[in-house]
Amino acid sequence: MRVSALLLVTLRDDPAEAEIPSHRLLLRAGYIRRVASGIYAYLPLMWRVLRKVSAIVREEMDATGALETLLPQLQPAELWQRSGRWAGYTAGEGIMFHLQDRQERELGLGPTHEEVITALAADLLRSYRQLPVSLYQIQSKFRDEIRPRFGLMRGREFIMKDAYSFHASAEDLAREFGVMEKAYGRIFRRCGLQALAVEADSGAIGGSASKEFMVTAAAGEDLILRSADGSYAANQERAESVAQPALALEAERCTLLETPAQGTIEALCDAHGFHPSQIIKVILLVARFEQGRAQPVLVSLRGDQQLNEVKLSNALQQDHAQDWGSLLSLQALEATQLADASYLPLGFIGPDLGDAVLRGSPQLESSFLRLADHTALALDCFVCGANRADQHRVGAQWGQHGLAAPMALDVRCALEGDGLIDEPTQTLCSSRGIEVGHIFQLGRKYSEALDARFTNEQGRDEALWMGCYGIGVSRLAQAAVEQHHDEAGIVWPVPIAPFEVVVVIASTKEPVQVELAERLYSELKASGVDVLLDDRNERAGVKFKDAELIGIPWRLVVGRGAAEGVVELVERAGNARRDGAPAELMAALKERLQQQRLGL
RNA sequence: CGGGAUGUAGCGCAGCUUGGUAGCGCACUUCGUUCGGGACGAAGGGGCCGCAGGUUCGAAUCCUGUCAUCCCGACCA
Repeated sequence: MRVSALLLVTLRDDPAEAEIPSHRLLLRAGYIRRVASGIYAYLPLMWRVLRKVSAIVREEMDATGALETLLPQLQPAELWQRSGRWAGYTAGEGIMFHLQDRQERELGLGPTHEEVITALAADLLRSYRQLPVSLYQIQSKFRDEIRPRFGLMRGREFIMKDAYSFHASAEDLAREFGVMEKAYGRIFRRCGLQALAVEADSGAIGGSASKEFMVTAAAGEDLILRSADGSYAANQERAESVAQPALALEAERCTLLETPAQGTIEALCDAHGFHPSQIIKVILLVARFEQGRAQPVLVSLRGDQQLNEVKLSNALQQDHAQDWGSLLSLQALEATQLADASYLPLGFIGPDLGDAVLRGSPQLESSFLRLADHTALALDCFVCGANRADQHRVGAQWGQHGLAAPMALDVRCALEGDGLIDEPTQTLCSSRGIEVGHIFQLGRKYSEALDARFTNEQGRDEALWMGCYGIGVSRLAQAAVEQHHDEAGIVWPVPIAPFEVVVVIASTKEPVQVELAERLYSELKASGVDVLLDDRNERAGVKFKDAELIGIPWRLVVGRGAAEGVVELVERAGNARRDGAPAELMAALKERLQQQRLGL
């Protein structure tokens, strides 16, 4: 390909809309253009990258025995109603784009394909003899993200590889999960990414075991906690840990303390010399369930800990979905939701806040669901709000003075410095990550809902065991930029670079240079190298800057030395350069490329 | 949805406080010089100043509304 014919439009200034390096660089280097919020056009260079990533994904998926398919993006609401996800995905904070056709039939634009694939499986799979089977596809997905951001990182339309497997037993599903985990490791390694497999929350997809693959990068949206020896790594949403011990509170008996305007843990500690771990803070939320119940929730936490809403949501879903339908949302209780907000002394609330504050608020249930984190319940003696403005209690104890001990759960965020559960002497450290893949053992959630059954060896009918496995292809490509760039621009890993080599003609006015460059370009092309020829009538500096910005791994410069048969070879990563005879450099280049294509 | 900010040429920005009919850099076109690290000079093209109302003799500028985009939280590949 000749640069003169590439429609290469690079920008000298950073577009104002881009915050993180990868987003800025992809815009500046002419890889993507924003069409609407969270919706991007993949320009020719980007499409080459995406096709290379897809090719690697295909090879590895095919190697596991998975079959490629292409499922519809327009999906009938009926399928989603059968799995029970239609309401959650379309109402309120739901993320599914949905519409009506001319017959007023409801349709959704696929954010994922569990329903469609399970319905197909119910149709196609009859006998254990057909199992196991896995299907995958690579296509655009649609999610009406609450907040699209960072370019391709969180788009509303994005390219995803999703795979679904069907098994006759939980054991075989677990086996496939292991196969996929290994395949994912190879995919990310081959793409030149440093990725880490971590234990994860299963979220809206559901299911039991799940692992996320994180590309470590400062701009990552997730926090990962891991032990130094690598034996444990988990997303903070999921991570469990042993909290650092609380400082013992010395108090003979429970007394009232005047705390004027000290409504925060910090103010309380500053004014009275407490340690945050000696205080119990109370968080009020409202959990909304499918059947319309708006349940006030009161959570007690140790003052130095943070509420983990994912863990709390999961606990609520698990304990109450049976009675009240699935949990739709969990939000802070706003004073404005109460009939009389003056009863709510925010900042001075204790675990025994009376249900009376809810009185006269017909849209809410009349009593709190009271929960506490283990670390809060483990305190023998603590400071907490007195349920009256500007007053706290010191030396309070569970079970005394009406402080009934609520149900204890793990609803706190694991923190850097906490102990490892299995070996508390080891501490956890944290880093940020971009989630590029997620694999789930779904179990029978969808097969039961959609009645996807098969006949087992004993001749009995049973629901299929399912797994699902996703890779954010477009996100992965941007994550690669996030991990591989410098001041001058992108530094693509060879296996996913849009082109492997750019031959730069320093001056197109010099016939000797043009001739030699054309010869080298043809030779590289003939030997199967993805090569660009920068034949533009531009100054050499412009071509060098552009080559660096768009991140081509190798640059072969045909310039001043051309007449004497000398060219220059520069590697983008590290900027090492050497002069030499074309034949010698070409041989070295081809050899090195062979290795780099394999990710070596 | 809550909090914060911004909409002026393809991109980056100034002008707005104190109203008088739009400017700078990059990019683009033509000519000349230059030619291995985003050249220089000359000449040019391109803007319902996000949109709608209002105030005013007069609005990019003041007021009201609205839409869009970005950032911080809830969502996730």
